Amino acid sequence: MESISDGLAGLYASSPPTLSHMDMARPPHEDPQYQRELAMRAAGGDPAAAAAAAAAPIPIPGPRQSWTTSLWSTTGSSKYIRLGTKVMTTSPKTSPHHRRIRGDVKKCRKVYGMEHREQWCTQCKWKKACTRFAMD
DNA sequence: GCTGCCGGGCG
DNA sequence: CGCCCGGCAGC
Ligand SMILES: [Zn+2]
Repeated sequence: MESISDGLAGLYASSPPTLSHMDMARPPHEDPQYQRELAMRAAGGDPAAAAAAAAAPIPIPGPRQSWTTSLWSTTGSSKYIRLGTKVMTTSPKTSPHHRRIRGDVKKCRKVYGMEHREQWCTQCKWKKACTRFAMD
């Protein structure tokens, strides 16, 4: 509840002087919410807010961005190049199935609800790894 | 039981 | 390529 606001405010308030992060991870990135945000933003009204809330009772947290800090920048040792034969030490068995530990049990599905499936993130719609609440 | 996700299938 | 479900694992 306030933790988010507080955390965000604190983050912005204590924003370091020089810090730019412009790299992204591998998962796709899209924010269909922008449309929603814009739509609800355009409304700008009390009754409008209520209506918007009715349509989407979720305030929406934000896109994503967690990577604490990758410290694999220094010690830039050269990398090895692998080519030719491939490595297959382990058996050719398929993956042991799911392996992702659950961190936050609050994704588009539970947050929005089955009745608002259209509002879920694309990945969630396809029953894939959520990209909006992603928690890499 | 539900959610969340991978693997797999279809246009 | 986008779209979706079966089925499993974790809670
Ligand atoms: Zn999602």
